[in-house]
Amino acid sequence: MGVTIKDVAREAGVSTATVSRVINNDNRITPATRQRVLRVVSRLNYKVNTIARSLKSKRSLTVGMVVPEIDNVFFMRVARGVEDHLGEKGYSMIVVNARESRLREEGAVELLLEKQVDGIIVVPSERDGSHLKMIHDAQAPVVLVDRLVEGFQSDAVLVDNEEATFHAMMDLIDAGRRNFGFIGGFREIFTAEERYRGFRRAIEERNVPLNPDHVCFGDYHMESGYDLMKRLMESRVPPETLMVANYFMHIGAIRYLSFYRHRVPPSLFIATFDNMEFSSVSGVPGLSIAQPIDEIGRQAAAMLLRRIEGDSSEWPRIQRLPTNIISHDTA
Amino acid sequence: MGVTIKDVAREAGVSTATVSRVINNDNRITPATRQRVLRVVSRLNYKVNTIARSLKSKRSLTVGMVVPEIDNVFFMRVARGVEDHLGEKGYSMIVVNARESRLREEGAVELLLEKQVDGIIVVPSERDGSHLKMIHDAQAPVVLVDRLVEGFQSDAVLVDNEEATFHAMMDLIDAGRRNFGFIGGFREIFTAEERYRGFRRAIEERNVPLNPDHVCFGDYHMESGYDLMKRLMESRVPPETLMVANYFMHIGAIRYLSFYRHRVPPSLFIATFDNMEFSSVSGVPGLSIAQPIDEIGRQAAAMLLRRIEGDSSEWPRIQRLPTNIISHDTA
DNA sequence: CTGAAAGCGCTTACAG
DNA sequence: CTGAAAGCGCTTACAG
Repeated sequence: MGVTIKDVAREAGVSTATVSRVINNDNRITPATRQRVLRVVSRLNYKVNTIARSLKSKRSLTVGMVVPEIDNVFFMRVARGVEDHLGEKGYSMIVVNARESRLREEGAVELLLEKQVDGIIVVPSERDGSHLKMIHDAQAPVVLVDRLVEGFQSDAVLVDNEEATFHAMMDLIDAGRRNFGFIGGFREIFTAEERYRGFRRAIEERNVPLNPDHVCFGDYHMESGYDLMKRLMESRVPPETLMVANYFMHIGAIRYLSFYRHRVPPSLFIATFDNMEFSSVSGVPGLSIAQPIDEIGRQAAAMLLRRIEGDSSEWPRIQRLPTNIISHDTA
Repeated sequence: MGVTIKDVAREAGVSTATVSRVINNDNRITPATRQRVLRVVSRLNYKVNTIARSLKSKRSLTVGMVVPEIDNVFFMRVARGVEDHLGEKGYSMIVVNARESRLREEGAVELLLEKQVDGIIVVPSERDGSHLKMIHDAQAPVVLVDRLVEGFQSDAVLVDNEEATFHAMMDLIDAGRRNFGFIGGFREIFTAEERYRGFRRAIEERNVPLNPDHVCFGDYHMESGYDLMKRLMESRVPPETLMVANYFMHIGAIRYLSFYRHRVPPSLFIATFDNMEFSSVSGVPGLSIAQPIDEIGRQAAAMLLRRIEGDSSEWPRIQRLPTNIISHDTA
């Protein structure tokens, strides 16, 4: 590459210390010298080497983020929120894809630690989080997002999945809806379990009948949403009020509907967790329990930066953000 | 943080040079010393500081990627391809969001350069790319993805949008389809222009009549796909064979269909660029011109690493990957 | 096969 | 206000 602080110093006839001070906006520098140095900086097109800077300052101004899937809109929306906030504060972000494996998640964290990131945001891939302890060992701040984890204490930002689902269900029940069905995620997934509990609790609270065959679990991906929707819709008495536990299973369900609309009971109503592009295109009435996705990311970033800056109050702090209900009518 | 190569050296009774050689798998080290060092490494839980390593070795083993939107599935699929390949080769990736602005793209590149990335992959936000020259100035390899740019020469990986669209159109025309419509992207967007040209060329080649009101342009986002679809479907004689120029506009179009299915001519057929989750749920017959999205990412990464490793043959190399046609029937 | 030593490009007490 | 100098944690010729 090339031009270093030394070159600038020589050209400007000052010491490297002075150049360093100028580029770091140290205020006890004569306007005159500052001008001179800056001119040379731009003439030589000098760019600071942040690697060298980090080695000295022990701060990389970089934050790591580990996600279970990198091409998942939900996680990337969170990442956008994170990046927005970090960008405002002069930090940047390394994203690593754990590909839904605890082992790769561990490798990702190790990599980030070796890269000397100042802190780590992780959306855990699996329920167990004991491997995350190495982040604490490295004394690096960490914030969990979307999911909590067993065997590992940490700050976290997420929503109250159980309460949100519970309240949506109560409203539906109290509005007179019956014949419920549930398309959930594997209960090993933290949010899937919470959402299922909310569903269940409302059913029990109001003592509403529930056909056990109408409760089924998939893997949070589109295909299983399709398959389970198919199974439910093709059962002898299909459910009429469906709670679908996440966005991707919901789009799988919509996909089924788009092919087999004639099989669908006219009274069908679909409630779903998450509200994104496709949440409203099912063509059947429904509602979405919307998470403040961007805000989750921003809050996680904000909390992490506070920890990085040394704030250690109220640890661990679990922040539950509010959801809200969006209803989808059809034309 | 803590334990450095010095601590390991002291504990193991060797020099730091030896420790360095062990952790870098230098082969001229006695198995005995190697063992001893390794034991101390794991006992002290030593982790290499890659910042220090990079400063010395002048290689960060990190690649930067600049995308126009970070929560865009298409770009993130490309990113997944990139990351997959990089991961295999021991590299990691910093993703920066240019938020569709040339200015922020420039800032992103500058940031990456300051972070001493070994190379940069950019999906350009805008048509002009003169600001990218600073990558060449910094002697860093760069690969463009998905779009070419004016005023900047570079390796690139993309598909032949014009040819792909042209051939799909020719097939449709030759299969007897008529009454065409086109929902395109702003022609300032590289791919939008190419796709429009392919459409146009087929129409002219076969001398097929085309109602100019049936050709319209939006911004590649869902909302404009919805709006344009609405406009077309509500025109006096709606088109019956539609070419939609990208995925997001297509989902906007599908959205319109899901609300106003009764307005849709029964003979409607929709061809679209890209094939992702939702490309097949329109409920009307159609086809997708599928780009090998992951492969685009992998190839871009591979080309970049080759350049990083010093291969400078056939520069600039524009690699056009093949597309293929997927047809969507309805049930 | 191993070590002493220089140096990567910065920052920052410490002096003055 | 500015500079000389040490040092961040590594790697790597150069010796031996």
